[in-house]
Amino acid sequence: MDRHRGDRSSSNNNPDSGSSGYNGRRAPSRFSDSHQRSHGGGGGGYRGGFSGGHGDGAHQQQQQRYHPFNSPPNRPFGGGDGGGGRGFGPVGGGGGGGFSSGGGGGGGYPPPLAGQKRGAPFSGRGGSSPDNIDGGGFAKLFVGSVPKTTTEEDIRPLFEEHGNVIEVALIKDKGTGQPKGCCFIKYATSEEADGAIRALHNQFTLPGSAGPIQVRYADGERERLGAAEHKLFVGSLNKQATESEIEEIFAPYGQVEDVYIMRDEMKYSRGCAFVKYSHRDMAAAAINALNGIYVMRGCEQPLTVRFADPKRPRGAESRGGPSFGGPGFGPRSQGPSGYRPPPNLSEPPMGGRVPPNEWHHVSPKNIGPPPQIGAHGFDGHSAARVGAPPAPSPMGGPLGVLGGPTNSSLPGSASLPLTSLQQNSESFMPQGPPLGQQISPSPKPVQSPQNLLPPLQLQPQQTPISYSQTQTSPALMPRMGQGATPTSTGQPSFSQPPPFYGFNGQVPFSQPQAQQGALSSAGQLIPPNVQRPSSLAAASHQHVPLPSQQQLHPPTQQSPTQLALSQQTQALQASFQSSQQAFSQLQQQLHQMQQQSSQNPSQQQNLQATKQQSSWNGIAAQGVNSSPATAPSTVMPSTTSASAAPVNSQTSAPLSCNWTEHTSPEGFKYYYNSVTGESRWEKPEELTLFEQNKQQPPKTFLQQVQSHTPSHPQVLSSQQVNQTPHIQPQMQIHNQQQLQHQQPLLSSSGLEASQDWTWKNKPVGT
DNA sequence: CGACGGGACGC
DNA sequence: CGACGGGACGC
Repeated sequence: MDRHRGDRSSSNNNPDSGSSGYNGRRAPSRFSDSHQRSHGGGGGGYRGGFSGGHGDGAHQQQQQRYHPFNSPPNRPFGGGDGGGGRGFGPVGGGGGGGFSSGGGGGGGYPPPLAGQKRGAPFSGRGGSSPDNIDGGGFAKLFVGSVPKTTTEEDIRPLFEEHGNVIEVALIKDKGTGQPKGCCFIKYATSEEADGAIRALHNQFTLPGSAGPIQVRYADGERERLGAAEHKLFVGSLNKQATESEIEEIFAPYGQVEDVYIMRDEMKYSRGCAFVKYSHRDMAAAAINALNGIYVMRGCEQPLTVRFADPKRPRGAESRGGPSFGGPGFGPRSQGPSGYRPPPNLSEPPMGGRVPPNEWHHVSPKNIGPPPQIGAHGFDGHSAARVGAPPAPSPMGGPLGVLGGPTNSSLPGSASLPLTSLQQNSESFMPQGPPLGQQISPSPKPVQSPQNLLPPLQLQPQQTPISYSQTQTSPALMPRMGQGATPTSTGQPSFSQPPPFYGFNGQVPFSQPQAQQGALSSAGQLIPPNVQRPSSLAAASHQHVPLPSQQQLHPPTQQSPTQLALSQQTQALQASFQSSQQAFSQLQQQLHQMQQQSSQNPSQQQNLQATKQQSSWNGIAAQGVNSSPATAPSTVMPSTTSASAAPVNSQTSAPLSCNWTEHTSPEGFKYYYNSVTGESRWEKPEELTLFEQNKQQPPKTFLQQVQSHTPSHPQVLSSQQVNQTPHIQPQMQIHNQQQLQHQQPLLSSSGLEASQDWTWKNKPVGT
């Protein structure tokens, strides 16, 4: 697991890590502002800052910055530069800020209150806050090296250039009333704060100061924001569950950055945990898909999944919003109907306080009307996303995908290959329960110690929702998950394994293709950082969630351009995720098949490894270096030998390649290595070879899968790029449908296999 | 029905 | 190199 890597890992300048992340980050060349700071700030600073403006023309940016100073304090922050300079280019330079909001926001936010100096706690900010809102609803920066003579009017304009400043607090000694030489600046979003840090830290010297201002998050702010942002509270966990197991459950919805199980003094699990994702959308998708639905093995209740309360509820933020205290929390039940748009959301612009609330609203399980998309521009997004997706039953059908994706996620997942299983099982074998039981117990325990935890699974009932109607069959997943002790929950329905699986190697092409299509497209578009292979790949097993609508249509608000970009990006991400999920399903199938063919445990593991790789690779495009943790070679007994070989060896023609081609928002192609995280503008040889290789006719299922992905990337990518987000969903749908229809097969025997699979999975990835 | 760790922003 | 003010939700 890669816990901790996310944000923090990103280095210094990028506070933004999580969110804006990708732009700047992996880009090969990111501009460095080193030169700017080079001058050694010292005295008088060249910046001369605002005072004289003499600065050197060389530093354009700087000049802009100090403009404000020159001008009277109030000068509405002009926006000046903002936009231009920093484009959101993925790469480039400015990248830094990320287009997500902040910077870009530049243009975006209305400078409503420019003149207003204090007072308004919330200035307008309207549009600027896309989804940030992080945690407390604002992001507080500490600013040091502020001369005692500095006034708010002096400092506010500087920060307003990077976002709406909600508040400027010059700190004075309580006793003496003397300025302490520092202040706090609040922005509504972490993106704005990130941009300000990047642009101002060590970059300006206020008049009368000996050195440049120091701009960083206030103590505890990072943690606070981080927590709020993408963190979920998960209750009703099996107390035996490990972090890995929990991660697997959540991985299908996005990159899981951290899993923290709450333990008592004795280190025993308290049955609840915190799961952090790299992006909020992922968290929202997980809520929709799992809350109240997914039942871990050995548990009687479904998981409770909701956005975590901010760690430090008190303090400032609590009041701002309904925060948790409100309605939402009721533990379980939640209003089903719940979805109501939070008050705040409704009013985009200023809303009452910050929109921090997103989470609360969220809680309700699947409720939510399908928000259609972007419609909500502003804050709505948050609410919309979360709540919206699910509408399960009603949605059914194709819509389900879009509208009710969430559901789909659960059962919906079935749409993929799994579906077929279900169908089989249902139609053919009504026996449900028995099998389930059988399955789990026998094989697995043996296999790995890991087993301590049973695989989690969905229970059918729980998911009453609906997935059923749509094509997807609910049962599938559960079955798989079920491993041992199926009975308890007892849903007979799916428990049974499909009578026959038949897969012997042949898999309909269609599936692979379809999926791949999705994958490939996704892969390209998706931003590099979106995910890491490891966790995701590993995770997919149990239920494969489809991407939720939410993801598809993120409502983030920003300047038009940004908006478009962001939407695309999100859409892409979503598609990517979905594709991954789909992929995982395929893998599962494969797995089953393989197992059937050979019921060798050892092989299975290999298989898993293979799968994971493949899946991951698939996304990326088959990785060369794939490091098959486990030996891939043996893989696929029945399937075809062929596949196996390729997987491992990449000697001449790599079957897999970790490099994938992507298109930056600007339209430039770049290459990203999913394994190493490396990105480059030039096309890596491995990829070239890989592509050549793929040209070959597909022999086995695996091969097909693998091959496809890479094969038509360009086409897809271009389409996606051009197309609007909306389109994407459709595409996905089609794919899914195809899959479902076409795939009748699958192996029934697979049940066992699947279980094994479940058990085993985790470790491999690692 | 359970609510917050470890490591951690830079010079 | 400085670290939290002022004013303030809405049941």
